[in-house]
Amino acid sequence: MKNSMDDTLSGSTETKTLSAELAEHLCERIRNDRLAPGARLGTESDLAVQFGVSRTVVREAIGSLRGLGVVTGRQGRGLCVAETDNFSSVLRKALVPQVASSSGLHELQQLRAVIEIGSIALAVELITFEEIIRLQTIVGEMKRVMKNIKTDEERTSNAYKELDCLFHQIILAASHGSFVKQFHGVLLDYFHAGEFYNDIPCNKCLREHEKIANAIAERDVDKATKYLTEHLRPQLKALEK
Amino acid sequence: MKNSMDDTLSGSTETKTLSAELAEHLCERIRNDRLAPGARLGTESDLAVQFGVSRTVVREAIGSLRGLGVVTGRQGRGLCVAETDNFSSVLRKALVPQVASSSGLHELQQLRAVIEIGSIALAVELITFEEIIRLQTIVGEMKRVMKNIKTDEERTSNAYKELDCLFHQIILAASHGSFVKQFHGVLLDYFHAGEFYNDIPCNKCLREHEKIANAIAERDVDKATKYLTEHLRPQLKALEK
DNA sequence: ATCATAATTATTGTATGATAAATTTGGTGA
DNA sequence: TCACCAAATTTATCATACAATAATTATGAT
Repeated sequence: MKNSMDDTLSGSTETKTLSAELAEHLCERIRNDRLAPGARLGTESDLAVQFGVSRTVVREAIGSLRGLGVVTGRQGRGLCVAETDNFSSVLRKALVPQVASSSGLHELQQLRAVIEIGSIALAVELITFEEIIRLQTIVGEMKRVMKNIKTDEERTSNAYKELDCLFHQIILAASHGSFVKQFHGVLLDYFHAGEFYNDIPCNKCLREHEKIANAIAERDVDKATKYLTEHLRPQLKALEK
Repeated sequence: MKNSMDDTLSGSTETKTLSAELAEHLCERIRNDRLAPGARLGTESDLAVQFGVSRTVVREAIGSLRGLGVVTGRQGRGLCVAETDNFSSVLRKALVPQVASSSGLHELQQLRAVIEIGSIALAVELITFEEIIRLQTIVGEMKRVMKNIKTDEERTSNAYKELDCLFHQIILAASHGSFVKQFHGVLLDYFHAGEFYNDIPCNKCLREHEKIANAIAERDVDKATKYLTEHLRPQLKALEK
């Protein structure tokens, strides 16, 4: 416990607030000391005296880190490093300001497309027979839905979008990276909820989905990559001007 | 202003704390109302009376959102939706618990590889001549550094790692997606700082870099994708068992 | 002695009030 | 109109108190 703990937080830039500085400091400590999830961080009062600030400041810093999914604390227990679950909810919040602007939305779309294209090789390799069947079932459903497009525009469009999301999610899930999958899930969520990009149900898209599904079924990495890249081309493209 | 503002936050689950609930609520409001960065959110006192809680709770909620880069506030001004810059620092913090476990580190590596592979097509298309020159310069530097590997193991390894990061960063930068680039930057940072994966300076890696750089210089998307995928193969691979 | 239960303590969650510092706003004079 | 000063806002921090909940200890029965 001889940790030279008279850090008065006067180390670095003075511009920021005490709480922000403390949050930064605690984050660095966790990172440098390689504190694993579950590791104790002492109590709020401890930290308050250690850093020579009031408990208010400590609580604000901790609140910030709590929001970031870095620490948790329960009454009577004290503080500890948070588990790595529910990263999704953190990311979902952190992206909120991004989706306000059209350029931000485009950036997210681009990231989503990049992640899916980057995963396709692995997905083709690891995908199971069941998942292949599901992909083809979805394509079949899409065809069926497309027929009703004139009679019930609205619902058809929603159903199609739903299927579209499911299609891409299955591909990502097949790549067996829980983090990659979570990440993609959040992005797809925004993609689905917001009206920012309408992959309008059209025969062209349908054919593309079909070709992708078939390429995956044949476990042909090159073809799958090629067709997927084509399919995601409009989202991948850099922001013009 | 007829916003039916007697939200007493008693809407949903009662398990969470008031501050967490309020943070969630505010986040949703920003998202649903499409509030752009810079939009005013009123003062802490306003929110306190609106939601029927003390200013303490409001400050804690705001502190959390501030940490997530969703809102900012300055003395005398009030609160507003945050700008979308410095997303990097948010992500950097949010990933801290992830890097504590080896599985988490692997997941991050995987995500990084996925992003780079997903970006390579775009990068090849958009990369400038200057950037191509820089890539080739880096490969040349790597060759030079490799010769000293026996005389000064430690420093050689660091220099090589530095060059390796730079190499990959240039590729990402060429894809012209600021979000994608920022994202990759943070991941590469962890990749670089942590000792979790040593791309040991070896002739095999060097050749791979060279082949990638040449393929990019020739603007051959397929070859570049192929060589890059090979190069990142060990990091891309799913966690065994 | 052991185990279940009650009492106590530790710790976070919330509230209130006060002061300091930074920013905006409004006014006043040249 | 412009520069400058004063007042009002508003966040940042502090101190204190109390409630709620989890952990720890003490107690008592068997």
